[in-house]
Amino acid sequence: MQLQQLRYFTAVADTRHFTRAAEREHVAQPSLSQQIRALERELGAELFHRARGHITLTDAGETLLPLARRILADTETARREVQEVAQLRRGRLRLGAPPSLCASLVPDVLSAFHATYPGVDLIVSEDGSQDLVRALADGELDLALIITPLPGQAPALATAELLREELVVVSAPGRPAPVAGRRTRIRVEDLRGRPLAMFRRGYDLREFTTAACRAAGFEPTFTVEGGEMDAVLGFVRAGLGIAVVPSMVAERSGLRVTPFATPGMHRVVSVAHRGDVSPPRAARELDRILRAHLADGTP
Amino acid sequence: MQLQQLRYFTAVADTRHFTRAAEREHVAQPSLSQQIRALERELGAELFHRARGHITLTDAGETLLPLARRILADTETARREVQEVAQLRRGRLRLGAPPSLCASLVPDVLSAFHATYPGVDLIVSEDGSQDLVRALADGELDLALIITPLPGQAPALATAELLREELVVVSAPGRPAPVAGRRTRIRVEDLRGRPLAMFRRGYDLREFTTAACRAAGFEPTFTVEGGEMDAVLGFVRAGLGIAVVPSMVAERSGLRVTPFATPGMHRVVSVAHRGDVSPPRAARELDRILRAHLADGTP
DNA sequence: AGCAGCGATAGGGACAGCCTATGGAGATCA
DNA sequence: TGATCTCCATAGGCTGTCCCTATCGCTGCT
Repeated sequence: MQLQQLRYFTAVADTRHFTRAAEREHVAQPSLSQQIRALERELGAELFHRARGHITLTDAGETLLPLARRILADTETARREVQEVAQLRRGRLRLGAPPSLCASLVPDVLSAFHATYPGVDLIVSEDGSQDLVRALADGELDLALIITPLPGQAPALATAELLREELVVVSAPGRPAPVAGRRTRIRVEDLRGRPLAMFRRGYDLREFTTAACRAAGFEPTFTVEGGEMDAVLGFVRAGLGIAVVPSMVAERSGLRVTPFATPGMHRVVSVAHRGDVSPPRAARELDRILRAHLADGTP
Repeated sequence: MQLQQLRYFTAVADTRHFTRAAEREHVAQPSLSQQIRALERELGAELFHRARGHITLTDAGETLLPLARRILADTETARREVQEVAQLRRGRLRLGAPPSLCASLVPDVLSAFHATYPGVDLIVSEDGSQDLVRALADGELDLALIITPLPGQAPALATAELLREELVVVSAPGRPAPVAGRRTRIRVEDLRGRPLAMFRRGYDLREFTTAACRAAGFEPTFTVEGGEMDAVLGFVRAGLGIAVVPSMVAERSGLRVTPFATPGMHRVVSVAHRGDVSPPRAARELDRILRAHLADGTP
């Protein structure tokens, strides 16, 4: 049994005419007759009463017709659905990103992606890089933005550097600046003993900041800790302390921004996906939009 | 898109292995790879992530899989259903017959048919020959038993003589015999003035009997008329009159049977179906059983 | 009787699908 | 590190199948 044969069969059933059915199917009449014969032979039953000028379905033909129609309709559906998914008219994209990026880069990029591919469902997992890496490896995510380098060895991931993010100190505008005198830049050592508003455990920024302080020989001082990005910015705004955040976040916070002294503080954001399989088209497309967005917004 | 390709596709999806899928489908591995490639090319989307030793479905593949399974299942269903209908394991047979035959021959034959083909639904239309002929031509019946010759010209029917039925007179056992003296046979003329129990209009027997009386030069006398076969036999049993019925019916009625004098009264029963199309297999099979039953029961 | 319409049949050509042989990239192990 | 194995992709040849044109046979109409 072949789909072509079912198509010919329904054409004859519709037109009640071999010649006209052949025309409809853009095939010579003998070819169509032959295929119908082949189908009948395979099924072991005549499908049509071949009376002169009066082709009608046999019992077997009547039985086959609805199933043939359904099968053909399903093939059309299959073709369409696959192409819709392939062309990103439908689908799903599971993106992981650390909270700091979810508060800055991610919304803009996802907005652009959604404008281009409104049929694709977007699912964002906001988590620390290590958890994101695990989720990627477990197939729970299609793509993740992570902070590199990772402490341990990544389990079969493909990562590509995306951007170098500058870290800055934010403080409340009405309060004394975090550095005295004419200086407009801060050093890590200046954080010693300064009250910091700190993110909850799991934030890459928390690990990064404490690691930097320890490298400078002291343990950072927290006045309040445990909140998400917005909460920490709120703490700073309320004068509870200062905080180290990416410049991208700092710029849109409305807080006083103090960059670090040369060479500054940086962290590298990379795009990661499973290394053993190529990511879904939606993921590749998001990656493209990400890079376009960065190339466009930062020159 | 071809059914074979969908089969190969599901085989790979099931086994997550091209080589093993090829074995399962009894085909060389390159042939299967080629067909998958062809399917992917036609759909414009990769269906599998081809990672070493780790074949997984892409989004497009995940989308296609359930539809492919359904299509393949439908083809199997189609194959099975058509063959069941063709082999009379299922189906429908619409038989028309005049009431006199429905009271005698038809139940036995349908019983035999049903014993052989229990899956075939039997639908009986009990009606006069002329109505049956019309129903046949309109495609409402597959097969009909009719009394021949028909008065008018049959509209494109194929008829084949089935049996010659002898007509006899039935009367109530406790009543005087319809013929006096030593005679055991009756003539049509003897019906003149005799009270007859007569069938409702539409019965072939009614037309046949009145026609015979008229041919003998008199109009028959009805004491009661209008019932079906059983009712008429009941009237006779109750002594309301005598009746002309086929011998086959008379024999099982328990009434006194008086045959007609030589050459007797006969009518011819034929099997009819549409002449422009061959009847369904169920109808041909019933015809066979009919003839077998008659050859078996009357020697 | 002749003609037109329609489906079946015959015969030949092109192409598709299948085969075997082989290539090439990882994984495994000595 | 090199040898081997596994597994999928590619190449080339062959066969079967599908489609084509030409034609036949039958039926119904003029």
